[in-house]
Amino acid sequence: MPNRIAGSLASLESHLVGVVVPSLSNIVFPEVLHGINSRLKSSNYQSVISISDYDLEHEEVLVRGLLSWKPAAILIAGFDHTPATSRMLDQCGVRVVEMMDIDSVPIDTAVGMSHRRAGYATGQHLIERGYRRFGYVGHNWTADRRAKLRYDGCCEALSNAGISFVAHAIAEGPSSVANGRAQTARLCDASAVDVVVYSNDDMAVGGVFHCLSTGISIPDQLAIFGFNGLDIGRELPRPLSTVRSNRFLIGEKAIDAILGRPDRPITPNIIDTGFEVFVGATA
Amino acid sequence: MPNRIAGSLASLESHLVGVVVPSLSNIVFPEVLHGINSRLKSSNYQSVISISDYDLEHEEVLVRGLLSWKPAAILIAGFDHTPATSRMLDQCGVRVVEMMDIDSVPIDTAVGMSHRRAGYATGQHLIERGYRRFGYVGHNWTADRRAKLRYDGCCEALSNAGISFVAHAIAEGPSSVANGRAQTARLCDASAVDVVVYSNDDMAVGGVFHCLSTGISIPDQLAIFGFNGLDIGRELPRPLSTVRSNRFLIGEKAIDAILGRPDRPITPNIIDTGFEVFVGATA
DNA sequence: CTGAAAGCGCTTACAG
DNA sequence: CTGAAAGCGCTTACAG
Repeated sequence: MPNRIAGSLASLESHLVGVVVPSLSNIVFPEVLHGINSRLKSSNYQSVISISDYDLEHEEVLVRGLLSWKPAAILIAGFDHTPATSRMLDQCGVRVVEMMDIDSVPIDTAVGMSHRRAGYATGQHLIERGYRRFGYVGHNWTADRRAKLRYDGCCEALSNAGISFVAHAIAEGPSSVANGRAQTARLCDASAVDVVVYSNDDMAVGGVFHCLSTGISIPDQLAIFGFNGLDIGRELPRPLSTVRSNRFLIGEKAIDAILGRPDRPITPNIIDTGFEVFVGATA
Repeated sequence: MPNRIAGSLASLESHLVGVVVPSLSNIVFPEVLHGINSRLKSSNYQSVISISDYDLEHEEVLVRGLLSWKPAAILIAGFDHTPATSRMLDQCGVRVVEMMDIDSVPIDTAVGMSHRRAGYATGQHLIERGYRRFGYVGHNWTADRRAKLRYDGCCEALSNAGISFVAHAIAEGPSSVANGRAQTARLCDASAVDVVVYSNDDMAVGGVFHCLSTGISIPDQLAIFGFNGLDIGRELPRPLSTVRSNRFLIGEKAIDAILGRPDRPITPNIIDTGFEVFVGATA
């Protein structure tokens, strides 16, 4: 059995790809990792996965730790980093892919979708379907900039139609089915809306469960719209109306962008993996 | 910024912990990884996660790859390995923790719960609650030995009460909400049962969705019992009756078993993280 | 084409 | 206590 530590030191190539994601509890990140792994399987590269727990200070420690292994690349979720993390990523010279989001200018390469445009598409789609009294149920944006971008995009679409959200219910913690259910209950108690736009599918499934429990008819009494296109949404009694993001594809494209390309592109490279409105039956 | 590759070669200590899990799609494995990471956070060890995709041949490649980085330990899910994998793990000398399951004799240390006993507890609990006509809805056992162990344990409990499963519906693929829903439909078409024992919560949630769609009343017309105690089950209109396994604890205990202990125990060490019947409202 | 030597960037044990 | 040297196990460039 060879010793790759010695091999890497001698050849100055570690064949390691460092990956930093905020969580594995939100199923979108395991899906991205799955895409990464499927592309890496046939290569002689190996991913080293680190979890930041949505903590940018901890992310800094993780990035420093990964860089000390001289990886071929760092794949990191999002654009939100501490100044020190950004500086390290910028100056280390290794390839850097910022994943999920293409709404900012990347250090090297971004692979993902425009969450702003997805939010806009959501608003536009629901207006076309005749909804006018919009509610929003979300989770804490400080750890999830992309949810904020979608909200902003949706507001823009509503604004173009001369309307705006009439009610909000925002959970303090992260997105979850439990938070979606609780905040839907709060929103329904406080205001009358036709349709609720959720920060993501987990929250929206919570909304569906609230309606099933309390006998609110979907979509006649309340329409529900999510984001992500998770498997669970398709299996609900009525398929969840949502926007599909292509998480597996993001992982694949991130690897394609760096494999066999040791040098950064001259100008930042942006790879759009797109999204798609899934009409479903809840809105 | 130091070079840890050179450092590891010089000190002959990599401070790496290799982790092999079959999947990240089944949320139980991310939860175990979360436990591992939470314990590793304050140490100077770093986990290197590999995904086998339920493919034992690929697992062998992964274990060989991890071992070539001279890790302090290998944490691997389950006891099912190719002979070559088992030989490598046995002879490499590094600490080895087999996770999830304690129903076999480990190479070094096992951390997990007895799935056989959990299955037995399920059968016993449902018999005590008066159920007599049992159905089973499951997924492919070849990649999930632990589901088979639970089934066997449940059969034993039924047998002790003089009964047995009257109907089975087994999906060909892995466990999922979609497969649970489809197999529940098949089973309900074919036979009349009081209660269905599911191979896990994902499958059971599919069963709940089938009942919600077709108007079958839970638990009066059909009782549903899962396994794992996932968050989603607790948020259903009626909380899912299930057995809670402690995935986060498994990850934590796996790290506790190896951190600061470079030598294997003289006799195999078994750490039982236990389980707990959650009565819920679906059975 | 083959084989011995140099060197990767650190840690460690040891001479001063 | 300090600092130069040896050595970790490979790869690579080069002498023969």
